[in-house]
Amino acid sequence: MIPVDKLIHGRPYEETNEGPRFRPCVPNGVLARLGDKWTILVMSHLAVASGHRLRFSALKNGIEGITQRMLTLTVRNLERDGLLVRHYFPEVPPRVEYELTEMGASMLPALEGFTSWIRENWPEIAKTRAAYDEAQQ
Amino acid sequence: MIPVDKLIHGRPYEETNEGPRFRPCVPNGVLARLGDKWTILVMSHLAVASGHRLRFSALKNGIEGITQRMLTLTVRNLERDGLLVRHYFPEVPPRVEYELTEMGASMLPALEGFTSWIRENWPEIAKTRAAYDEAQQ
DNA sequence: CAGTATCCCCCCAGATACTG
DNA sequence: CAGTATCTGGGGGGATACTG
Repeated sequence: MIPVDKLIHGRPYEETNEGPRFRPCVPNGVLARLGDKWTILVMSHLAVASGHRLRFSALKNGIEGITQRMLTLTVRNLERDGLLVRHYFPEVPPRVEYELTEMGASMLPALEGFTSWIRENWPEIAKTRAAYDEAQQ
Repeated sequence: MIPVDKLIHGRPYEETNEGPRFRPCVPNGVLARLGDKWTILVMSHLAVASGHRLRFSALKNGIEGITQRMLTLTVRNLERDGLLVRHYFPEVPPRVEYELTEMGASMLPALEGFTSWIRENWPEIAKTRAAYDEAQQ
């Protein structure tokens, strides 16, 4: 009998006297990665590129303000997670292309669902923020 | 004639000689907030609470490892964005309850869509990471 | 062209102490 | 009980210079 975590909305938790206690778990880490400064922009670019594929310079030129260093780190992390693959062509000068994997592409609908909620609700969020900040000072 | 941003997947961009250039925009900021260390855990707790409503101590006791300071900051930010409301009862000792707003509750399906994708794909992500790290050293 | 390699700064989160 | 106030360390991210 293998012990199985109890789940609420798919999230593991333990029972306590004062109710369920969630344990920090996977979704946070992945969401935090995707929510970082550049990852969504890289994914968006690849999402609309033909063949879900772009070279390094195209990403760099296409994303306003990103530095070479941060783009490198961002695509490395995405590659590490298996969301994209790196194609290296040993020419001179070298050429590198990044392409969404099947898993990377499978993430797009969920991402789109989330971002569309944000876009729909952004006006109200902005309004609420303004009112909140107004009330503070 | 009001100029309207061109959009790809709802995201504003500008045309350049080398293709579309996305501008950093709203979804990143909101996604970054939601993806931070504690926000999803707070939202999850309220999501399953009766009346989508819990008091400060219940959240604190229910979320393993969160400090008083970080819980305060997290609920403040959520309140500022209009995703929850703070109910203050001037008793002694004081009592404070946090409740999801209609907008806050409306976010749950999108969030669930995303986290379920993560849970489904987590095994492969973990496997890919392990293989990647293996290949590095 | 597509990266490393450094340096550095700022800010976030944790720890701790105090309060209405 | 539900917060603030303050200090501190570590890490993320920018700037810059160098390289196969």
